[in-house]
Amino acid sequence: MTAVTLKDVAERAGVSIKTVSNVVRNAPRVSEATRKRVLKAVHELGYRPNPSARRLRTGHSGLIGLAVPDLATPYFAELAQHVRAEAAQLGLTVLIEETSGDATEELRLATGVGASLLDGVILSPLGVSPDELAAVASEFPLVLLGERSYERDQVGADHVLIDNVAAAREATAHLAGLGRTRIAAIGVDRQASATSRQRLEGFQLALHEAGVTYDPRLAPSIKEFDRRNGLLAMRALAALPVGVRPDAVFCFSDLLAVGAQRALFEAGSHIPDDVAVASIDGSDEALYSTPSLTSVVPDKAAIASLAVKCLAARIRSEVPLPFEVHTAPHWLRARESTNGGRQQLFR
Amino acid sequence: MTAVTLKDVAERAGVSIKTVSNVVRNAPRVSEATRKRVLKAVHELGYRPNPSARRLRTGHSGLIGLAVPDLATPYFAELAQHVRAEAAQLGLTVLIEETSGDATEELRLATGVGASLLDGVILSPLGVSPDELAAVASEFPLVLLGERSYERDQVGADHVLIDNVAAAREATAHLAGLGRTRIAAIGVDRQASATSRQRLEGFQLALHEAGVTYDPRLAPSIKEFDRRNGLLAMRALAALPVGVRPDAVFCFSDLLAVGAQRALFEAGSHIPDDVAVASIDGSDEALYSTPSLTSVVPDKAAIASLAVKCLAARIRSEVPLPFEVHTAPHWLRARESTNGGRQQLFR
DNA sequence: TCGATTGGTTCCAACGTTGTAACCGCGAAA
DNA sequence: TTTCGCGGTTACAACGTTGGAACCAATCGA
Repeated sequence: MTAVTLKDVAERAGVSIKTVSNVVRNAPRVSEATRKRVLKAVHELGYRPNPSARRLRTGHSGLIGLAVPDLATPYFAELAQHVRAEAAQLGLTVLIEETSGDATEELRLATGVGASLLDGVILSPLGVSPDELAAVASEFPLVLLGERSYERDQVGADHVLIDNVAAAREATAHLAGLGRTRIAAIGVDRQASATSRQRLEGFQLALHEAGVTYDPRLAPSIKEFDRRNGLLAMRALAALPVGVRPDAVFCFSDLLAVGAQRALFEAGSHIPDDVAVASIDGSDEALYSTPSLTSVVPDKAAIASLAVKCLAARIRSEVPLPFEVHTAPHWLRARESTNGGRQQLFR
Repeated sequence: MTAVTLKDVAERAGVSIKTVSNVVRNAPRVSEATRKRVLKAVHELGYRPNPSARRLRTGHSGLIGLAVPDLATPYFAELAQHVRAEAAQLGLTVLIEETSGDATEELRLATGVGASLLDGVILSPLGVSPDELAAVASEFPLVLLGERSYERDQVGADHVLIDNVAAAREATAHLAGLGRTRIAAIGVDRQASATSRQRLEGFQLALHEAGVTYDPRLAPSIKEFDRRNGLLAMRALAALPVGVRPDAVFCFSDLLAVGAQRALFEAGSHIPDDVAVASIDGSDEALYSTPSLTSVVPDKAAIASLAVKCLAARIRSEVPLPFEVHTAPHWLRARESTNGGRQQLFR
């Protein structure tokens, strides 16, 4: 309540307000003697700059936003941690927001809270169209994660992503490599998000390469990328007649896979003997699941690093920078849900 | 960048800046005609109030902070969602911060970012002492979740919590009710956090009531409430000689239990026949785990609701309010990890 | 008719900060 | 001696907003 201001510090140190401001901002042209005196007063009074005033005056607050659809999704929670760590290194504070995948909320964040409180936003869009976001990105620092549904020459914002097609292809190829021929896909979503379509593409590509024909019955539509949808989808797949029923399933996210594993457990099916399971996300939850889940692990640290650095550069820059697309690496981690057995996680 | 200000709207509507301000704030004493004209201009220009300026002038920003130790912990992620939902109903925006359980970071959040950017903070402390927080709470709206290590008459801040002793007691009693006599506890932490001590107390209480003597060898110390610590602790417990080895384990968090389940899976033990497992948190991860995990479910919606309402009241109030302690309900959900069997999660 | 009241609007100052320009010594160059 | 440059400091204005007081009709009661 009783906030300490520059004025209080100035009085105590016996200098002008502006000199104190110069000291706290590490501006040049301050004698060593005054600097010491001022810092002493700052410390004694416990002065902390007021971000609102600073932002109002300079247009910069040192705050960036991270907006993800759902924090309870391990992938996003883990990503958030990496983003925080990366931002801290650049002296930036991250404020995390949750959009629930709602288009209005996503736009509000970018234009509303974002534009006048935050210096920039890293957004993982789900509901909002690229066009709308491009309009925002042209006048506010915005880096998009993942979703990129348009062509390379039409980029309207910075992007950081993994090669979704390749990732899905590797996971599916791994399943096919086990000799499985009836491979299902869980994660085709109703709204046909970019991520979902790209992963389906990689899935189909791998099937084709393995000489397996794509059976639409084995690629049911889901509503959300959560455990429940994975469970229900797998339950439906397991109820298919023998001959159609899958012997492997590629899930478009770890949560879907966890749900699928649960459905198989309930049905008394053995993983991977009856059905092998693979997914994408590489979350800790997948690692500890029983059996541990084969998953494509995106380099979250790299994604976070690229996104934060890209955003910071755009914030710093006076002139409009060309939009960039960064691709982060990923690895397939084959575990018990495809290899079988029981491994000790640590040593 | 080209932010629309009150001035722009005023010019367009042909009124003074202050009148526009009155309209957007829903202040009285504005004729219906002007109000309409102004709102039209607001809409046409896409005006959005500048939170920094507003905060600077009024001291209120409509923003509250939620600071939790670790977002990748399902319990906190789910709690965050409830807090967001509750705050939205009161017209408040929630900014989520992660403290990593670091005392300095926790204090920084409450006094630093908090005091000059946010109207108030809901904090789930882990590393910082109640005394330090009480000092902050006396001059800045602060609601604490969970931790309350001092006596009822010494409360120095608002608190929202569940009855940890009772919750631990119920879970342990449930295990004892299965006829288990060698019941272990995983979650006694090195720093002896309040939560950990209260749950240990409830655990011992239930043992006593069941006529089982407490064996310190079955209550190993851990460093963090994560999956890895649960795995390592359970692995060590399972390696104890026959006769000492536990036939049940109560974990102080779902993540610990997930780790413990993994250890039992690796060791080839059957849950619950060989070892029954129960925990506290009631996260979705526990529900979907195989076998599904018996857990004490705190009413997260109630916790969030109480915390947000309490904080909002303190923010609104001009005069210092007496500190309150709210207790939210909890329920034991017995599932496969103690009851055995295979149940279908939905219908 | 006049003063008082009321509804509606405007003017002014201030929140805490920083950019710009101005100021003031002092030593060096002319 | 004067002038210039420069390190170090200060005064002032402004960012967008809102609280308070002032202002200006118009209506009302006496």
